[in-house]
Amino acid sequence: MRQKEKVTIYDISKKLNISAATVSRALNDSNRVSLKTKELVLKTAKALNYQQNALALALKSGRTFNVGVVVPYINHTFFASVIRGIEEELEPKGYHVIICQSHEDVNNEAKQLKTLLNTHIDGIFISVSKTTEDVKHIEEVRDEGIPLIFFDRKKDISGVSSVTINDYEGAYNATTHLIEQGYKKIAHIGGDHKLQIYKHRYDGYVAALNDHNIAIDENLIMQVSSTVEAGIEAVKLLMKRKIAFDALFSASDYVALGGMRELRAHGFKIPEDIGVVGFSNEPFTKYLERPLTTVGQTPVLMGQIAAQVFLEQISDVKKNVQVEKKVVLSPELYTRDTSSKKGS
Amino acid sequence: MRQKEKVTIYDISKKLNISAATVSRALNDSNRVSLKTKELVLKTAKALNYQQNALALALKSGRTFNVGVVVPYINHTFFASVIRGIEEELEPKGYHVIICQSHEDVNNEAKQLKTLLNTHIDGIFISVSKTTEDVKHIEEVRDEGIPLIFFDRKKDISGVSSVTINDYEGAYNATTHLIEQGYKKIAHIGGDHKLQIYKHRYDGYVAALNDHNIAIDENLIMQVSSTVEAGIEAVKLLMKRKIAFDALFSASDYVALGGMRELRAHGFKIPEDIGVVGFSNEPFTKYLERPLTTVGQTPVLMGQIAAQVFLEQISDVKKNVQVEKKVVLSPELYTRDTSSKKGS
DNA sequence: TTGTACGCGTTATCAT
DNA sequence: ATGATAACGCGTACAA
Repeated sequence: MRQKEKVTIYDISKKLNISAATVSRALNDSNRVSLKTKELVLKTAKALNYQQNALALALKSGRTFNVGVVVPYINHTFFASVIRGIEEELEPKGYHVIICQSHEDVNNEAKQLKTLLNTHIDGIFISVSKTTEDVKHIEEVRDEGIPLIFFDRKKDISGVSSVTINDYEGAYNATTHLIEQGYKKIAHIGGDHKLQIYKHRYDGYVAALNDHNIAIDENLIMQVSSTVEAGIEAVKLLMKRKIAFDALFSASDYVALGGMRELRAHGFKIPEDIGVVGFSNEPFTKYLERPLTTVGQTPVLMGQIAAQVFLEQISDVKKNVQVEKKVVLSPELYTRDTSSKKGS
Repeated sequence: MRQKEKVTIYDISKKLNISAATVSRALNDSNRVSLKTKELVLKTAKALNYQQNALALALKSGRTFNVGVVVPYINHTFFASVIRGIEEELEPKGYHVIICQSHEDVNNEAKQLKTLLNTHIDGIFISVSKTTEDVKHIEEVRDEGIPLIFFDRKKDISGVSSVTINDYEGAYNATTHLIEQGYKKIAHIGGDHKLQIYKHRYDGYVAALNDHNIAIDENLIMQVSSTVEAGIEAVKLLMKRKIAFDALFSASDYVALGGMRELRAHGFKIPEDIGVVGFSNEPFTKYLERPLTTVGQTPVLMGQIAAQVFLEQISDVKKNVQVEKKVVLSPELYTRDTSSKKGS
């Protein structure tokens, strides 16, 4: 089956014996067309089922009304929710969201950015991959003059806006909560400090211990990737070190899940023997046999705000001002079963 | 900051004092250009950092090398994995994947399809929403001559290819497994039969019971949505009916998770008192305190095959043949803790 | 082998 | 208020 041939403004102009220019003006609701012809054009456009050719418009105007979002993985609830927030905010304005995955690989990330630029998107939202150290590919986007917004995982690049959450605060509150519950020796399985979010969570953890006069034990601190398997391995290693601890603050719900599994395998009861707090409030955490205490991040809101920043930015571009806006959201601790020392 | 101005084939042509046409031919490796000028063009193109304008090309050729994927939700591991499979297969061929969510809403689905058509994609992959009954919007895509491929959740529409898994077989095997483990009274919390997958899973469940001479009890069969909350509610209802059962086959891992939670709340032990089998092999199922027996679906493979079907299809279009290919994959049962009557 | 000219569908500019 | 024309960047049929 061959493509159905599209109707253009020329078809309308021929039918009405007017010029294509007039049709264009009428369709764009210009005030330089008589009301009569305007109505006529609109009517026949509808009758012929006219659809504006977005490609031609984009070629002409330079705007595609597409924006790109680059995330490590789309199947993480957190990222999916941020995307949802962006969509909610931008769809009413006529924008379409193109979603790309970096799979935590810088090369992939660079490639996706290149493809997006080539697709002539109007803006890019990005949460950088774990392996992103060199940021040349990101600066290139900025230098092209494409509005660029970091969310959650950012790099410090001048001229780029960002929307993040206060990871420090989230970690501080989570750790303090464990201390207040009576746990004394708190391990921290975090993520790679190359990502600011994990560094900040580590800092929050350390600050909370300091503020409560608890000594930091480097043997109880690890950096692993955000997977269930990594959580299992981390606890195995902790066990091998034979350094007792009675609580675990993880920078990832997945790691916490794996960690709890391994702790139970060693005969520990949660939360009686060992308290556990995760990070992200992934949906499954709420429905575990022992619901997991975790730090929630309002990802939908993050997406909405990122989108708003984008919209501001493109209006600023017109004014030839360059802004660099930094929004930081507050996290919230969800206190559930795994962190109350006396059991629940 | 204003957009950096792009270099075009005209810039190259001016620099080399040749026509733009020759540049175009050289860049497209036509054999109607001398080797010398070809090399020259390629060199200066690289020097000027020339990037082909995808928009202009698309306007001219009618092909964008973009394909659209419409799924209910991107944060379901199953759909995310299918998308991964499509990407893997299509990216090497130069295609870019645009991901859309219907949020299980037919109107949204129709809107997304319309937007995709307007973006001039080269093909569409779709897993229909739960609320999709009227398929006019899908037939419209087909009638536009855009290659269209269903995956997992399909509708019977002539001229549309599909890649699905054998849900009947998966359910039959899961139910048979429970029977062989010694469970006698097996409840089934399925999904809305408007979706073929859930109807087929129901059919497989019924067939397995029949083949083992177990009577069907309609009171033990429900249709709910695929969420943890729905699983909780469903088991609550089952309890209220006061009809004993010793196993639960759910058409969704999320429902199984909620169901188990509620069963435990009523004092039942899993799997000793009640055996449970889910469907989809979501990642979390493996790491629960009691790992969940579930039916796995090879979603990445499904995506790869769907992409291959698409590639075949576009080559067939050239030959003006219309094909309708139906691929059915086999599911696999992952036997874990929640279905062994004696405990593990 | 290379150049000229046109068209893809739209909007903006300049006339009328 | 409307029309003619150029331009966005590219590929290609036709001419040279």
